[in-house]
Amino acid sequence: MADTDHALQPPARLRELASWQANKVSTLGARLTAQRMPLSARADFAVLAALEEYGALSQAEIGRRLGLDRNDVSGILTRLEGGRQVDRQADPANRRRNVVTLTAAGQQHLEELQRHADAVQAELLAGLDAAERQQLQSLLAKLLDSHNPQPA
Amino acid sequence: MADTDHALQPPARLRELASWQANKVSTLGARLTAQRMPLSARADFAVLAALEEYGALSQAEIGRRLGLDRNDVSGILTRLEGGRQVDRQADPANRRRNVVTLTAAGQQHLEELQRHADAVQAELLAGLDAAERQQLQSLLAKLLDSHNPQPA
DNA sequence: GGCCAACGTTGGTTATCCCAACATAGCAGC
DNA sequence: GCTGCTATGTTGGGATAACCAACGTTGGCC
Repeated sequence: MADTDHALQPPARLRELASWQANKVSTLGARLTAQRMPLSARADFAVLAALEEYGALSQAEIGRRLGLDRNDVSGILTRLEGGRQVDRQADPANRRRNVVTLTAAGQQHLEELQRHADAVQAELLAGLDAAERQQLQSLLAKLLDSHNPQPA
Repeated sequence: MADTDHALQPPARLRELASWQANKVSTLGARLTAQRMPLSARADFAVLAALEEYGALSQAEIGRRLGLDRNDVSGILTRLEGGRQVDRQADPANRRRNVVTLTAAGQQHLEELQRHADAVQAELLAGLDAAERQQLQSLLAKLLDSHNPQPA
């Protein structure tokens, strides 16, 4: 009912804040995601996707590409390594670093997670038409690019 | 340097996900906010703003308007009540409910938090021009409106 | 009066983001 | 070669938000 829809509106001071709006969209995305897979799989997906696109990476570089704290990267890789989805080895050329690579099982899991991600995206953006989706994502990308990620 | 800027790009599979983009924008907003005030003040701001705009509200209604879990609302109000920024009393008409009202100190704190929020917003959106900001917020609002908040 | 729903509280978990400190390794400058 | 600095990864932790379950009280309906 229109009346009840209106009654539940947040205050204008919040509606005008892009950070609040983005947070709510993010929370919606998380809620839709949780219906399909454990929430921790989002971090897994990010790491697996980076390895697929860029090939072997150091942990530090994974962190820089994904905007993640390096000890969070360490924990994510421990989990993925335990599930045989990545392999990590000390870099012989520079023993401060680990080289992380995607395994075949990891690639398969990435494809499965991508299907979930696509379903979430479709449901999340269902209220926008194709041009609006394109425009929203383009503006979000522009905003993010204007704040370059800092190395961890 | 352009070369290093390009090198730090996240993978395409992430860049295409609006929920990932929204999460990153939200995290940026949090980071900028943390430079100005404790992060918990964001929740305070939301509650104070709702009370200012809609007058006395029950805890349940605060939760519905802000998309918050009702035991999180309880905790936030405990903190605000302790700081004398809100007042809460059992509703004589329906003793299942508390009626929550904004105090003068709460109104003052709201104004102070609004100044911080404005500064964060300006910095967050600095990379977009006025038309782009308007458009981004309009699209985010449309997306959010298409997913009506569920009562807690 | 029994049942169901609403409201608020208490007690908790999970995930993300962030900070600090430490050990090891690599490199440049002297 | 020694020193100082930076890079990398790990261990250990805290803060915040979002979420879940159970309980007690209250109100309304049949």
